[in-house]
Amino acid sequence: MNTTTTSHGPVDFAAARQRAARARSGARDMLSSSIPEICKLLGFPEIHDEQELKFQRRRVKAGQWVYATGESLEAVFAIHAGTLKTMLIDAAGNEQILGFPQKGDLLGMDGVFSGRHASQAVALTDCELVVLPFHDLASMGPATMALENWLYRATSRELAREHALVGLLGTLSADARVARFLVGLSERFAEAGYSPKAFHLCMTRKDIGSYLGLTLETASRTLSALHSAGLISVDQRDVEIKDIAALRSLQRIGNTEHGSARRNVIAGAHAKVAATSLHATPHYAAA
Amino acid sequence: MNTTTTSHGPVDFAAARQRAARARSGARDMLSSSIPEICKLLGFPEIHDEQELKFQRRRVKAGQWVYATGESLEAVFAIHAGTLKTMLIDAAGNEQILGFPQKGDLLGMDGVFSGRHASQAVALTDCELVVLPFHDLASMGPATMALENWLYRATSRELAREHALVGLLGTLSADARVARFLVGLSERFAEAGYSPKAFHLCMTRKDIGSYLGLTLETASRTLSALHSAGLISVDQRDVEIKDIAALRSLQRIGNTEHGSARRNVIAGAHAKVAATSLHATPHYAAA
DNA sequence: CGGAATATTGAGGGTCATCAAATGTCGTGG
DNA sequence: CCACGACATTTGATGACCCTCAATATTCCG
Repeated sequence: MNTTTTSHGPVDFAAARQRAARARSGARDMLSSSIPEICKLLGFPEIHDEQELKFQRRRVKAGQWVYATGESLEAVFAIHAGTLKTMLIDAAGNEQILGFPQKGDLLGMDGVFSGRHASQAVALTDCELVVLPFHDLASMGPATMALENWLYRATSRELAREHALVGLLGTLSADARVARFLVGLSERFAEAGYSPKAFHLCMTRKDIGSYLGLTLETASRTLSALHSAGLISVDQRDVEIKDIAALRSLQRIGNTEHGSARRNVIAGAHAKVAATSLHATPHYAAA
Repeated sequence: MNTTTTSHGPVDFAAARQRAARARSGARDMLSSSIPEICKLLGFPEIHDEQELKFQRRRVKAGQWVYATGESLEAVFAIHAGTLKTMLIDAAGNEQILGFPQKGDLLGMDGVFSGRHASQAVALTDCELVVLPFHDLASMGPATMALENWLYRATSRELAREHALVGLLGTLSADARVARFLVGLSERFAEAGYSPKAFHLCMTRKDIGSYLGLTLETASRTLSALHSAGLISVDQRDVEIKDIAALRSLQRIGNTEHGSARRNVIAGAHAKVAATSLHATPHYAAA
């Protein structure tokens, strides 16, 4: 069923992972971060720190949680390496994935108001987090006060991002959601200095589905469909993006469009696969 | 009650500035708020203000907008009276409603990071907003610095609320979404000192649908279904809640449950209407 | 009164959830 | 090393739920 996984673009995922591992271990001794380093990591303007304060790092192994809902908020975290997932767990035990924060993201700000964590954070890969003790920050000096201010501003950025997610869940079709997910991931990897074309999904289909408001089956099916359409190549969790432009055009097509409009997008962008467009539904052959 | 309908005329900035000028010059009408008043309004701990600073208010008529996406962020707003809607507008002109902020809510914090408004805010009723000039706040004195800090913390609260909305859109059935919407509205009205049992919807079915990730027809149908089921009474925009317990139980039933499970909830809570449960789909008669 | 916006209700079809089964992957222990 | 079980993924069949299109009713306002 699947076309050959990595035949077209010679992408060596194993090698990529090894490089990533070396990069991580190379930073093994850097168990603290200065304020300028943190600013660079989080995308803030540089703050000069005369005291040259250092913040500790915390390592979290894949599968471990960083904090759980309701826990007293002792600190927030700047992600220095690795990928996490944040989620809500309702009374029935159902998970709702809120996001997959990565390097350069801020973790835990949603609990600042109440003083207790409002969500749950679990490491999907081994992670390295910079611990920012929220209570003490304002009292440590002028540089930390400025940092605190920027942490707050970053919360505003998170809020804007969350708005985008709401828009995504509210109006887009399954194909558009998955396309947006992939494009977003690609951009995030590019920002973090990794390849935007080929990467490893460190989350399960279930997680992807929950994040996008879909079932795991639909997430899987849609990835397969994008594969057959030639826009991406998927083998388990390894993804290679083959046609980012087509993915981008898919992002905006909501399910409020006329029935098969979004199939036309695929067919138009990739005429060669028009006969078997998304989801192998050859209702018609686009001439 | 009131709600002069949304006549989406262009904003009269000149008039707004005139009103603001009046507020500055003469404090004889109730057009300003002290810091302790603002704290009480927003649910913050009281801040003592030796300078007894006053912040001007701004009146916005139903249908006018407060700010639009991309505008430079001059101030944020604390809602003193009235109801607004905040929304995103995508490239195709489609609206995505983000929320219906009311008395006690904070407006505009999503633009703080970038310095430009990330969304759009429109008054649904005549509103009275306290203008909090964000740039100058830190420099006006110790009390305003404390206030700024709490404004930031409130952003964290908004973030947590947004998370809840994501959960809502991701997994719940149309019935559950509308039920949650009504319960939330009821609680908000109770907090604001109004009746939690009977209230007026100041937004259209289209707005409700957009907010909940549904079409306006589905929103209308679901309200009608809740009416026939006896959980509420609806007449156009006037709503009376008749069985808040049943509504609460509906909130948690996602569309991931077995096909007709949520109908059982209705039937169970209101046996008398079991034969014609929600959406008049009498597939079976609950024993 | 009449036109525009809003709301209700109906019919029909598409998308995606559900149920089900097979395959692939990985860690553990025989 | 391979067998085994737990889990993740893929794929198929079915139909419920909700979106789309359409017509009508109601309200609001000039």
